[in-house]
Amino acid sequence: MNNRRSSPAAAAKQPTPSASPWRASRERVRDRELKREAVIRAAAREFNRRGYHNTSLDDIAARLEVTKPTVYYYVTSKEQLLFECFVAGVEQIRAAFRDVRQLAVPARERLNAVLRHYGEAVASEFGWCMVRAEDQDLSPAMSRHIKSLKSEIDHGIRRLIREGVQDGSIGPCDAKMTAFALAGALNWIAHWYREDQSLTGAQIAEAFVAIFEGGLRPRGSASRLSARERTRRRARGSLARR
Amino acid sequence: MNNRRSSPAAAAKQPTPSASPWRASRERVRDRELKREAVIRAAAREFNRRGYHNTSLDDIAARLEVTKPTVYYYVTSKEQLLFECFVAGVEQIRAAFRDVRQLAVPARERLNAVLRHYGEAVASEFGWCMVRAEDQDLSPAMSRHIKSLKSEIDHGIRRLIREGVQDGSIGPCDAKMTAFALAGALNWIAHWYREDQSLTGAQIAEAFVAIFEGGLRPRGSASRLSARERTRRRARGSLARR
DNA sequence: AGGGTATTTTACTCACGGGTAAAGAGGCCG
DNA sequence: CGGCCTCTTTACCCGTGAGTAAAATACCCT
Repeated sequence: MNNRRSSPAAAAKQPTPSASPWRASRERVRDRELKREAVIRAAAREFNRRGYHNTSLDDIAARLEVTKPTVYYYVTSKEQLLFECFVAGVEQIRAAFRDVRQLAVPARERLNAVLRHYGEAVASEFGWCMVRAEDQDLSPAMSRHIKSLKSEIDHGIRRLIREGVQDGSIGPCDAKMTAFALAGALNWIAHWYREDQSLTGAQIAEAFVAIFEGGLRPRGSASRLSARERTRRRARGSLARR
Repeated sequence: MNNRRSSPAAAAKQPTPSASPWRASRERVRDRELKREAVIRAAAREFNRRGYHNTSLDDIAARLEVTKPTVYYYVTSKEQLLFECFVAGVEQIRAAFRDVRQLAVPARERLNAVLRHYGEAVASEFGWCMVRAEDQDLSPAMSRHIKSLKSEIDHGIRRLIREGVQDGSIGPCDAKMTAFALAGALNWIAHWYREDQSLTGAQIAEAFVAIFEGGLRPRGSASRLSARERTRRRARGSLARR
């Protein structure tokens, strides 16, 4: 019961012993911020593991080896905690859009870069909060805020698609539907990534992009098998029935 | 307070007045089943609207204009309610797999047929329960059951993809990743369909299949614009900056 | 050294909602 | 008619978990 502190935050406290008198208070502020972030990350991880409603603030506090009111010292409500996790995840994606805006490459490549970061974000600890959290769990105000952020990203993707179609790097397609399909495939990572971490988020995004770009229909080499051959292989449960 | 019954179930009661003495009890059983289904559908709709945890059994009961214990007369727990909704949704997809097994067409077309039904199922009232319900909300036994059903579907899709690659109707690809991408895109429908019902589930699936099949890279006509042209259009935030 | 501030704890409150016991209401059948 | 089975209600119980008040501790600065 009394294996208290002696832990990370305390250890990282005296960087320069002989510092200005103001140093301490600055350290203090920085410390507070770090702790606040730790709270949010812990919440994200716990939400990710057990879902929002199955995670109590006591759980989160326990995970940090503190008590519930300590958590409330850093955030005002559980709802806000979820909100912050959401924003943390989304921010990664928004950053990707900003970065990519500089690049002087065809829109398809800019899109790919965004999607790679998107995949990383969804596979991150904040992925669950971004993707699986229900807006019904938040106050109308926060819910609206989140919806607008999501919408911003959606429209960002659509725009890149449209630009790609215009500059010829993407074949003609319905931007809205294509954006939904892309985002869906990537968002879904948050549902299965916990179970299967054999690839990083970026690698998964890469693989998905390859699938989307190439398309499933056999390319160029006009379908190695003839149409006749194709149907012969079937015609009533033949191979691979196991 | 007493605008009670006089409603659908009661109305549909005397089909053939002059029936066998046993008829009544059979009617009774049928009635009970209908009511049970109504309970499950109501639950699905409510879960869909407000999420599992934000829906109380009182809500569901109220929606049916009965009281909570009545609901408990038909199901044993809230958990079971969620489970049944899930199964109801998944069953549609399993049926699609069964149907399609008969068809003597290339695997790609069988896959498409499955995906169309898949999209319908996800856009149905049970879509939310299938896709967004968290297995942490269920007992380990039910959770395992659900996981196995999900896995069955996943592997069904993978198999169709592999068969497609073999019979040449699908270009070479990683079956697992492709299945994830397809399922993800379709599952995601459950997240946005509520807001935008301009298309049916089947139409969305159709559109997605077209995107996946064709691929985003410009086809055949070797990219209408030259590579030079492509980059010229960019090179620092030109058009469509709004 | 000691007042003051920042942080964390102990010890609560309280509403909500899942679940149940037991009493009615509505027939069906003898 | 009167007992019996089916279905529904009223009236509860009780655990859980969000959120808080107020005391305690740690830490800084003069």
